[in-house]
Amino acid sequence: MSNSKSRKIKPQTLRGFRDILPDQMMAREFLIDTARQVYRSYGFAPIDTPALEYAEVLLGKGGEESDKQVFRFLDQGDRDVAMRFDLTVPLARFAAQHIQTLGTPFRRYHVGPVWRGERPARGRFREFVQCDFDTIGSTSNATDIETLLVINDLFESIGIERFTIRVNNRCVLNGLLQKNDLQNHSVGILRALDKLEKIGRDAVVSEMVERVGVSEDQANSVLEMACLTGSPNEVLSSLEPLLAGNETGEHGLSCLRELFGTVDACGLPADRVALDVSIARGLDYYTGTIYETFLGDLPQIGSVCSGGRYDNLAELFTSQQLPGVGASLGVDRMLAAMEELGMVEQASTPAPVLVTMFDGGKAAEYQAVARRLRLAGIGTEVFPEAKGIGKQMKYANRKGFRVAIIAGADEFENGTWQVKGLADGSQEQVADGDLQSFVSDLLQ
RNA sequence: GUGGCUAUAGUUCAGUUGGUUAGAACGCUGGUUUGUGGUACCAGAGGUCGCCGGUUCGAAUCCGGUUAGCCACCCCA
Repeated sequence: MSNSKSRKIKPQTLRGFRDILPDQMMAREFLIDTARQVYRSYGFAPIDTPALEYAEVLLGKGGEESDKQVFRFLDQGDRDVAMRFDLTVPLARFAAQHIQTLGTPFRRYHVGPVWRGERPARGRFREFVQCDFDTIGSTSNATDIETLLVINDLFESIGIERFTIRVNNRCVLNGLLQKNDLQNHSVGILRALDKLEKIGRDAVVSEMVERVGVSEDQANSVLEMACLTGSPNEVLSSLEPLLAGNETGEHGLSCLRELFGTVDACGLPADRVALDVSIARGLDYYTGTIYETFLGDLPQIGSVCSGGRYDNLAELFTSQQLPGVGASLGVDRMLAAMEELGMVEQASTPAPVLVTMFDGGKAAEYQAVARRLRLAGIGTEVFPEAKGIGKQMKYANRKGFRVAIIAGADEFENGTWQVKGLADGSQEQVADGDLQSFVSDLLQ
């Protein structure tokens, strides 16, 4: 071992990778637990896949840009391997490999870290957690609608009161493009359109003209339709004549009509789900419904849950047609938002009760009483040292314990416990037999 | 990957035109005669000023490189 004078290794994490401290990790676990509960309530089942895949499985799926961001190396057996950069491509491989066993429709959720070697920025890291759910093997619009309902329930369960799910359908966009003879420029136009909110209408028009190479008239007519505002039904009605006779566009419209009809029938608040013809999502593989979720109190942080429908997830792995629809909760971005909204408790302890060690000779009794409380379902920590009771109370306060239990010679003599509520300073002497129920009531 | 900004204690920051032992607040540890936290008072620990090199009698301060972080672009969660 090195002595104290030797040069120490500098404790540091890799660029874009970070440690997560308890306060933040507890919020993160809450978020993920909530997502799990909601996904499971709809019948989505958990899966996992390896962090490392053959490079050929992962590469070439998201264009040149994302290939550059993949962490890739030769393993000890000289295999060309790569770390997954999302959960969707591994799902494609997984589905192609196992769909015969699983059958369709197959609903799965998947929570796990992914890695991208891109330049870190605010809310953007080289290692981050995705929390995906998808339904594979059904083209029914019912699964699109259910995806929307899952997103809604997810944010309600997290405790967000004001949020909007913006919905669009690529078929509507593609219909508009076809009617304007622009289908060959769809990728560039959709990408430009996606920036509407951020850079403004004029900038989008000039990007379409300069970078995509369409005429100014064409660009303007796309934007005219993309900028329609009003209630979903109003927008749908305005779109109808613009898409008349175009099969793709009309299909998109009817899917959206059904979706908003279900939103009504399910009694979601009127402003909860919006139809926004301008959202396109950058990813090329979406082919139908598209979702983005914005927080009412923090819209500028961007979409915290996005997704959509894709026609053929696994075409690179199998000739079996596997359509799907799903979305992904942005755990890290959501966490950043929750911090800004004051939803992350500081200095919180996972256990609400602290048993102080007043008399070091009674350590066994303290452990025994803590165990009784735990068996009653009450998280309980025992202070490990018989320090001054003031110190222990200070610790209890700092860590956010809600109840402290204190017992010294007097209490042991008459078989009682001092139970103190940290919030209001109230303290009561409780008989040994009543302890569990008393503490449990106090924590209600 | 491109452009710009930044780097001093655990955290947020001061630090004069380069000049002795680098400061504050908060946090942390201990104490204010050892059975009670949030407030007050006292004390302590903690920094080779991101790292490497250069200029200089002398560098936290000026210059170069490097690493890391922030902002914008690109892309996305």
